Amino acid sequence: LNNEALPRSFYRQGAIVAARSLLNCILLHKTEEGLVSGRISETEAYTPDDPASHSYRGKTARNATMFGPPGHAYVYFTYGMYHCLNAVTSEENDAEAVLIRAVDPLEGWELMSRRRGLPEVEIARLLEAKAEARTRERWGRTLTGGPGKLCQAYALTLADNGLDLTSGKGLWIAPPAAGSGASPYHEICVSPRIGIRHSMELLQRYTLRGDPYVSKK
DNA sequence: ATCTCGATAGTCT
DNA sequence: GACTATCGAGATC
Repeated sequence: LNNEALPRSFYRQGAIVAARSLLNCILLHKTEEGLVSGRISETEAYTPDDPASHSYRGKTARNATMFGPPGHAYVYFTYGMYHCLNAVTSEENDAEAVLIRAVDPLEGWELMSRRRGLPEVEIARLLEAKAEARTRERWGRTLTGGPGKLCQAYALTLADNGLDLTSGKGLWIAPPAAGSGASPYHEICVSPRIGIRHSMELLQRYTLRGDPYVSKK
């Protein structure tokens, strides 16, 4: 498994291209608690000419990271309770970003379950039944099947806003796994983004055909 | 499976 | 004062 961070050049592609390229890449976060990782399964693209983008109305304290250099994490707080993780995917001041909406959990199931607040007895039961594909898929969606859930499972907060994703330590994104661990999903599906107004106007949500690790059908 | 609704607080008008 | 790049519970089919 090549867990080296994607280079800065990857993040210069713009949100539309990068959102597609990020599918099947591996999101990793290492803390004192341990390592968690997952295969990116759902993304959305946001560009400054789009009224739904935080960067549409110009730079503010909240969205400043989006206006910064490529390859950094833009983390924001929303609905009074949740955080969302984006990757900045444009040159300084261009303010394009990709929202990471879901991953397929790879490493750190127990840690993610604990951070998500699952009861210990439930965690023990799930670890027992992990061999069953059905259980694993459902549990996976519970852990990281949505942008808010994913940040909770990864323990990402505003403290992580602005982190450099190309350092290969702490928080980073690696290329898709190759060989036996490679993803079986390849065909990219396009759909309306979630939770925004006029969602039908721009189809900039990206998933992989057949991939069960998504936030919504 | 699909829906409606409440929680909760930062941001912007 | 309104809105929000969300989630889970509870109701209903």
